[in-house]
Amino acid sequence: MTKNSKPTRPDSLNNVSELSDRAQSLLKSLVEKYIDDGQPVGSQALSKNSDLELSSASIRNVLADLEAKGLVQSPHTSAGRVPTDFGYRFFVDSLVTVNPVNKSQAVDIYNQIRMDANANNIVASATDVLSEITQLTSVVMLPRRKHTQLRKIEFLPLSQNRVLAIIVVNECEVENRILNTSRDHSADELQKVANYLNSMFAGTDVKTVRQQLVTEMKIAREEVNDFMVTLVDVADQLFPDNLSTAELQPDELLVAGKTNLVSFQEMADTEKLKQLFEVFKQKQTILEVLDQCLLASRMQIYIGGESGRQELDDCSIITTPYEVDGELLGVLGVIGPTRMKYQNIIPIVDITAKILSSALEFKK
Amino acid sequence: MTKNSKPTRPDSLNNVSELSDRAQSLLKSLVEKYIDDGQPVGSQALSKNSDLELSSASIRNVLADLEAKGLVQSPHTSAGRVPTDFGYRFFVDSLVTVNPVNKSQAVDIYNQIRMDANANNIVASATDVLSEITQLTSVVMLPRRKHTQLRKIEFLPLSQNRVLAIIVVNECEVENRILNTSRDHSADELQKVANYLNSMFAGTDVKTVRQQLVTEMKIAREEVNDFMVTLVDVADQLFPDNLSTAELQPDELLVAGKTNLVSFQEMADTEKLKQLFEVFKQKQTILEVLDQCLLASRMQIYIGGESGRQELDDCSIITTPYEVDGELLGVLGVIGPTRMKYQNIIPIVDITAKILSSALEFKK
DNA sequence: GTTGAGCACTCTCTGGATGAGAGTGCTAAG
DNA sequence: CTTAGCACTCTCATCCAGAGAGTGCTCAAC
Repeated sequence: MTKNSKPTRPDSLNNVSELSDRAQSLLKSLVEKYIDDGQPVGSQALSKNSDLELSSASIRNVLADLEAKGLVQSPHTSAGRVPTDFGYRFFVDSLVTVNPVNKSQAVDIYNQIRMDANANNIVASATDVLSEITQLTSVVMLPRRKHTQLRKIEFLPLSQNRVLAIIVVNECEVENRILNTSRDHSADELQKVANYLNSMFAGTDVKTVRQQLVTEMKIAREEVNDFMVTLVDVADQLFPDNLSTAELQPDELLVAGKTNLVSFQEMADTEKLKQLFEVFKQKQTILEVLDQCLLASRMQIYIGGESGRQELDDCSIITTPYEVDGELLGVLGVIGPTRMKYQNIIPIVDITAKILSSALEFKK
Repeated sequence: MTKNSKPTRPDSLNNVSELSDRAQSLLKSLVEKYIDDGQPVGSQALSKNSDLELSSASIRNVLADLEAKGLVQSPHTSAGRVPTDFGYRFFVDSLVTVNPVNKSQAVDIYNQIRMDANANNIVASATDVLSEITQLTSVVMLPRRKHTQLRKIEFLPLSQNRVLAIIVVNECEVENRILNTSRDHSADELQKVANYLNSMFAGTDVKTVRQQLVTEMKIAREEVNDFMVTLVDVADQLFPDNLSTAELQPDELLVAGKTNLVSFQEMADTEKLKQLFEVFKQKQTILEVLDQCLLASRMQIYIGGESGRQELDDCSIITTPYEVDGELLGVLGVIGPTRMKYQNIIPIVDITAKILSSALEFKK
């Protein structure tokens, strides 16, 4: 399991490397116990729980150290200790022993991902599966398509000036669109147009079809006839010229399992839940975080405030990119409370991304 | 706005018809005020609020009556009154003055419904719009298709034994499926099969294609060749023989805006929210309720316990069927707390169903 | 110097007591 | 029939005390 370096980090980082084995072991026990119970962990509990045979008094000394280093804190004097964001970070980077995904679970994930003629649907189903298994909220940034190769185009006349266009792009993604035409076109006319487009533009990038079409038409200017009218009519709607490639599509984000968050005690405050749901609705914040992961090209973990978004302060985000043929397509991940089972979640996110990648590849 | 008769009703129904004008007017004010504030309404508040010029003492007398008839109740001695389910029922049936949807709002709804080549997508987008406008959770039962007429079929060879099938059914609904074939088929072979299927079965109900295919093949038994192999190979997957028409598809339910429920004070209890989300996940309960509405063929309103599902006791459900060409296709509606703005929600559900119906019709 | 028992201290949480506030039902007079 | 007046009831916020949990510190033992 690969870990990652972090954007921001307390100054105390250097001190941490000096942590004694005992302190590390205790921190690990503490974090694991806290993740299990959600209750601040006291010295007595640790003395019973940890493998080290130490009295609570000795443990208290170590805990005071850990607190001084900013790895744990106590909500108040008479409560136990709770990991800080920084404590979780150290845990995830250096202490955690991940539970490897067993084979049957992996097969399970694979089987639950619904194969479909449309890549987006496959990704969407992977999102569902991930949220179902982790019982967290899962998010996916959909492929930004740089190249959309036209493969085949077909028309089907409907009633009254309406034409159904079926467009196959890339390997086998099908898109269906209804076109409103300026006048009725016969099946025959449409067939001719389809034949023309297929022969001329199969294999061309969709974005450039329009330009090439204009060029072609200048050459063949003489024959202004029904065929041309139909062609222009149809092509205008299929290949608009205002395709701005840079703009961030708001539809690029998929979210599944939002309602899973309701089960967490840290979300008992309805106001917090509401805020979080609002973040998912706005999409922008999440997209920015996912974008960072895409840039990093490998698993990223944002713990609590590390994402730099105040709304996500109590959440951790585990993301990892998925790819086809070595090309990064998008990012998939989960969002849950900072107190999540990193041991289990990290490998599940990892394997799901791999399975998704292979599913997308296989589809070809 | 049409109202509807109810499944269960308290015995006190008859008494209600004897309600004085004053009592009715006060009940109306009370329900409206409670819907606005969510606070139990006292006699003083009512005396200031209602159009009737009455002292709080007089109003107390009337309220005692209403309580005796089971229309209102007080949470405790020193709180005001709150409508009972039965009180809401009477309000909705006889007292409410609905706020008609203004034209611009209707146009707005119409514009937000995304046109698409697939009817299900249109319905899904209507669901989104409805939840967005009402700020409630909206649900839709998708069309149960009795007849699925094959219109056109087309194949596209992919790599290695995989074929993309594009099937147009009914008016213009496109479905894409990837088939795993027993061996590689050439584009030519596939074209022939497509031509054959199109010429033989265009206009036929998909469910009967298989049977007819068997019959046809018996007649043309002599020519067992590549063509036949391809045909059988492909048709087997496209038209399986185990289409049981009766079974309830779990995918028939769409839900949008679940997270809107978080905003309601009656859902402040996280446990309740969780339960409710569970109901949406199970789907079965909601589907049963929607089914009742489909049977009734017109707007149905279930208030609180009227739905007969304990999990929905604090919720009201407003549903109405949508249709194309007079044929009922499915049911659309909203679910929210019993204390919802019936005045506004009822007409919005109504108009959305109408707009959806016309959108589906127009698509043809 | 590391360990751990002992102890005073601090803080939260719970339950009971108290008083203010809101709304009621009843009575009696207009 | 209406309504002012009043005693009554119940909730809610506040306060207080005691129990419980966990800490830091000290000091003796190894």
